This record gives sequence, structure tokens and C-alpha cells, in this order.
Amino acid sequence: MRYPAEETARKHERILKEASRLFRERGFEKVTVGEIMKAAGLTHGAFYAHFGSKQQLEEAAIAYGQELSAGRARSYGATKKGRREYAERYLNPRHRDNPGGGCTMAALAQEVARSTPEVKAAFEQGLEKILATRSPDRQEAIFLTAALLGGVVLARAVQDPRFSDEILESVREKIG
Amino acid sequence: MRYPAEETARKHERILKEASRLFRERGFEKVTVGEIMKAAGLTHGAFYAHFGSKQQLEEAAIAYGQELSAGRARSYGATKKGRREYAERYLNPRHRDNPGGGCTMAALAQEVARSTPEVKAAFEQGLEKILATRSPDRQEAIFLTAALLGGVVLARAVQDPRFSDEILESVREKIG
DNA sequence: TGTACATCAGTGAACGCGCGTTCACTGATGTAC
DNA sequence: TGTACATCAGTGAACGCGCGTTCACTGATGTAC
Repeated sequence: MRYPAEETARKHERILKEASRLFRERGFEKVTVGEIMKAAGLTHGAFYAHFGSKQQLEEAAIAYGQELSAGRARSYGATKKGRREYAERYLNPRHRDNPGGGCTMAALAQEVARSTPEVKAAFEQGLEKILATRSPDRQEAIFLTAALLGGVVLARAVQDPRFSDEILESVREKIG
Repeated sequence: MRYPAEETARKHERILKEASRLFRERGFEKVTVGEIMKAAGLTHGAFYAHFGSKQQLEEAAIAYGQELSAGRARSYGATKKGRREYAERYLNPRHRDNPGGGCTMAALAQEVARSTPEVKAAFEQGLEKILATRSPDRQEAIFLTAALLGGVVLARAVQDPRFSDEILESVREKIG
């Protein structure tokens, strides 16, 4: 049956939000269209009224997730203090243990690297926004982003929790 | 039919090598057992004479890839010069454009993070070896590894080649 | 303002493909005697 | 040293499951008059 336009828009947003979260938690491949729709409170068939394909959803979810990150990003100028605060928030066990609520790049950058030009473009556009927000010193912003990302990615990939903590702390101290 | 033990060992090694390369190029999920076996010059059915499952091959391939990296790693002490040389080799367009021949962590760390404890343990063991080889200053080694990794991961995930080069250069300069 | 009809988001069954895995079979190797 | 037989890596067909996608159908919404 037909639904009010406003309600449809809300559902569309919900699909995006849940897809973004699930993709960050488990990666594109390990999340099914059915799961996403279930998380959004719908059945899988309705998916194609909102997105042309899973591929296109991935694109939209990356854009959505990067937009979230850009919204959370704060300028810290290029001061030591600002940078340290940034690092403490990012290189944090809470962030490490909650990829679904965390940075899209730290969760999906490698899958994006192997994906379509469209997905990479969405990632890139978001990254540009995040860099611009973080610092007027572009080189500094790029370096900080790479180091933070690398720290969280490594911390998530190891098995021993103490080693993982050590990685977060080491990168934090060297940055700060 | 039965084959000489030595030949079987060579084939086993070939499967591992090709799996490691293909996984780095395209990720675990996008490479099939059939493709790996074809690359190794065999048919897919023979796979289960060498490995218990695709999962177990992933584990072995991570260990294999990390071993390769550890073998390539060189100690640079904690000197500026050594560090700069390291960064120049790692944060390099050639490395960026050749994931199949490059660092396993830069290609697969995020998939490892979502994988089994066994795969993460194999990753971790390799990382420990690489850290020990790189520098006696452990904190320094961890930081350098994170920054290098983050730089290559970001450079691979963006669409614009000039932006990608800029990322490599920025991280290189800030490290050096 | 009321009526007739077109629209379209949503449901759930079904389709078809690809993939990991299994299996019957082969035949040279390696071993027991 | 020779003979008989068990072993087992490899082949290629087949299986079965899960997934993305399609489709006939529903019925309230929104629109035309």
C-alpha cells in the first residue's frame, strides 16, 4: 500500500543509518540486505523501493558515515593541546570496541579501496570535509588522520587486549 | 593418484603463496577457493587435501604474509635517517598500487579485525615480529607502523590520484 | 467538497546464481613382507 | 630385490545453502476533475 511521503523519507533514513552501522561492524560482504531491512523494521523486498542495489546502498552508506564523522570533527588549529585531545578521543578503547558507532574510515577504508569508483569518491569527499574541519594545516591534518586511523586499525586486529591497549597508548603518546 | 611428498609440499606452498597474494589484492570474501587453486595450477577439489577449510587457509595466509613482511623488515634503530628511508619505501606509489605484493597489514587488517581469534592471533604474532625487527624502541616502532599503515590505507581508498599522492607525501614528510 | 482512479511502498514467495564443500573414482607412490 | 597392496593427492561432477534480486499482489495515499 502507499505511505505518506514523510514516513517514507524516515524509513529511507533508517535504512541508511542501520546499513552504515552494520557495515562498520561487519563489513559490506558479511551484512545481508535482509538484515539491514530487518534492523530498519521492514522486510527485504521493500529495499528496492529505496535503493537500486546493494552496491548503491554501500555508496550511500559511506557518504552517510563520512558525513557523521565530519559533523563530529572539530578544528584544533595546529596546537599540541588540541591534537592531544583529538588523539585521546579517537585512540580510545571505547572507540576501538564500538566500530558500529565509530569512524567509518577506521572500519571500512580497506573495503572501500577495493570497491567501485563511486564508493571511493564518496569516501574521498567525506575525507576532504573531515580534513578541512580538523585543521587549517592540511599536511598536519592528513598526518594526524593517518596515524589515528592506523592506530585503531592495528588495535582492532590483534588478539591480546593488553597489546591492543599498548598500541592505542603508544600512538597517543607519540602524537601528543 | 599419489604424488611424491616433496612435490606435494611444493604445491602446498604454492597454494599459500597465491592465496596470500589474492587475499591482499581483493580481500578474503572476494576470492574463491577455485580461483586460488587455479592460480596454484590445480583444481578446486584438491584444496581439501591441503587445508581443512577456507577459514583455515585464511589463517595460514595471514601467518605467511606476516612472515614475508617480517623477513623484509629491517632495523633502523631509532635514527631519523633510517626512519625516513623506511617511510620512503612504504609510503610509495609502487607499494600503494601493488597490494598483492605489499604489506599484509595494509591490505587485510580490517578484515582480520572482524575474523576469528585464530586469524587475529596469526596477525598479532606477525606484528610482534615486525615490531621487534624494526626498532629496539617499541613505542617508536608501534607508532611508525600505525602511521605508515594509515597512510597507505587512506591513499588506496581515495579516488583522485593527486590526492592519493598528496596523502603519501604528507605522511612521509611528517614522519621524516 | 466529494468521487474515481493512478501511484507506489511494502509484503513474502520464488528465482537463479555462485560458492564452499563433498564424493566416487584414479593411479602413481611408498611400504610391508 | 621383487611383489602385493594400502595410501592419498588430485580430478571433476554434484550438492546444498545463502544471498541479491524479482515479482504478483495489497491497499492507503495523493491527485485529477
